[in-house]
Amino acid sequence: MTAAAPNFPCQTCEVRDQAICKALDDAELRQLNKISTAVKLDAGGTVFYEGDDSTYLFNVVHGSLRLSKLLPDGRRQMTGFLFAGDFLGLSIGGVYPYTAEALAPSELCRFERASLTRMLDRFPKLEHQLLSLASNELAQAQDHLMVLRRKTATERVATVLLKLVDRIGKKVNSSCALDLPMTRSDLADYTGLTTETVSRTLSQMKKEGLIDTVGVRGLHIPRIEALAGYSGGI
Amino acid sequence: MTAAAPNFPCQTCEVRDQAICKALDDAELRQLNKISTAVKLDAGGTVFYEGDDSTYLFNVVHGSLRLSKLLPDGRRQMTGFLFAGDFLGLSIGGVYPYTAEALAPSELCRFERASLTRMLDRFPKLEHQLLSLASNELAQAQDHLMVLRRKTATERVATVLLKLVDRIGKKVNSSCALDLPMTRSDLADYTGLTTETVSRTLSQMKKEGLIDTVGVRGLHIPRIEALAGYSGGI
DNA sequence: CGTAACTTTGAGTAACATCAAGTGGCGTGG
DNA sequence: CCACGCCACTTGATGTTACTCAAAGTTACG
Repeated sequence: MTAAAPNFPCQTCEVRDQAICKALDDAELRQLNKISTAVKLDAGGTVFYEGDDSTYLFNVVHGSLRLSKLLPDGRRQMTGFLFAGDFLGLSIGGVYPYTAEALAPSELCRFERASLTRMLDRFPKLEHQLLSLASNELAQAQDHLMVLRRKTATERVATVLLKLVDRIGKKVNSSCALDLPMTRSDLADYTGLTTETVSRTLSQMKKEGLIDTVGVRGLHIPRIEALAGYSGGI
Repeated sequence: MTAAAPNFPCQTCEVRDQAICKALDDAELRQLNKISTAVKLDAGGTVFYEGDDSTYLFNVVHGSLRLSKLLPDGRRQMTGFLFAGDFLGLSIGGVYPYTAEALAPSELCRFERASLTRMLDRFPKLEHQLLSLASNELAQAQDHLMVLRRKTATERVATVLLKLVDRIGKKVNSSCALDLPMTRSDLADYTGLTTETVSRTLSQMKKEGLIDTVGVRGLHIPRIEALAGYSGGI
């Protein structure tokens, strides 16, 4: 937070080496810094709604978000969870294709679309980076398709747990501690199941010794490979 | 196929104004032409397999493709159908994330990845175009998520039919003729149903006067809005 | 400490899958 | 030209998974 001289906020950012910024050197980062604004959100806060004009793009600096879409009749499908380092806001036809909300208190780095577009012209590396991010997001969405339709309830829950372990788990050898930032209902909307089925599935996994619960949000996975054996691959 | 002078193949391409090429003017297109190769495929032919090194990128000039992924145990999920003007080959980690096969005799325009990347550096417009294509593909994948998990069998089938009408239907006012390039089994893999359920659903729709069949592959939809009413939105 | 939101558990059911015939179209070879 | 066989498709009977509805148990928080 030192104001003057050669230092500037982006330089000390905790996701400096994960987010799109990693494509840039310090001098370039300084330029990017000028067009970015820090945004803080409480748990449950909305970043933007599906259908809003996509005026801004964001980087997740800290915390966790959920992305979801609604059918006209109110049915909800989550399309993803986002954590530190993730990018969001790519749009189609100028509007956001999903709603983004904070699951926990979060901090985002906000760019005005127009300004960022100008940056893209100046730093092609940044556009390359964005393209590869988009490709990645696409691959994730397609993997998720598999989860949603070609897997049983147990496989779906195992799959999402493994994904969360990767992003926010604290691994020790092959065991892992996990602090879920989302509700059972979020997990249900993500896996395409109901809260009841998610709950039943977790209970069953607990009974079989695949997982241990610590309160409602805490999770301990004694042997990750064992859980992976139930995930049906991918 | 005139070799010399101001003419060149790309100029007369049937998808000149739909594919990524539309970002380029004639002079630039001439450059792109130099790195592109025409590829013809028979029905059932494979463009590439999931996991192959992604050496090439493609534009669909003519025909129809199906994209699919496999789970380790052999379960298959289609991630999309592609038609004239569509782009394919964006990869993650250097390998194709899905298998692409021709449903009908098709013609593709092939670019070597390395050459295309060099073109991207020279024509930023092209990279913009690619990014927006990727965003689009992403949005489609996310829409498909909704179809797969939050919809009933009837809604799923109605949704895919409407999508096909948009891409390859011959509309006359609010009625439409459709020549399906894919089998029931492809539709099943795409909607996450079984062939039997797809077949039953189509029979039911026929009984209710929502559709008419002309042989097995031919379809006539007397009132598109009526079908749309069964699609559950999106 | 009480209320509201979330979670778990149970019983019954609906929707779709699975298994099993049977039909129809099309190309091949006699 | 017809018979045969193959493949895709259709239809029916049965089975299973996860949903729905209902209620009780927990947790978070004012």
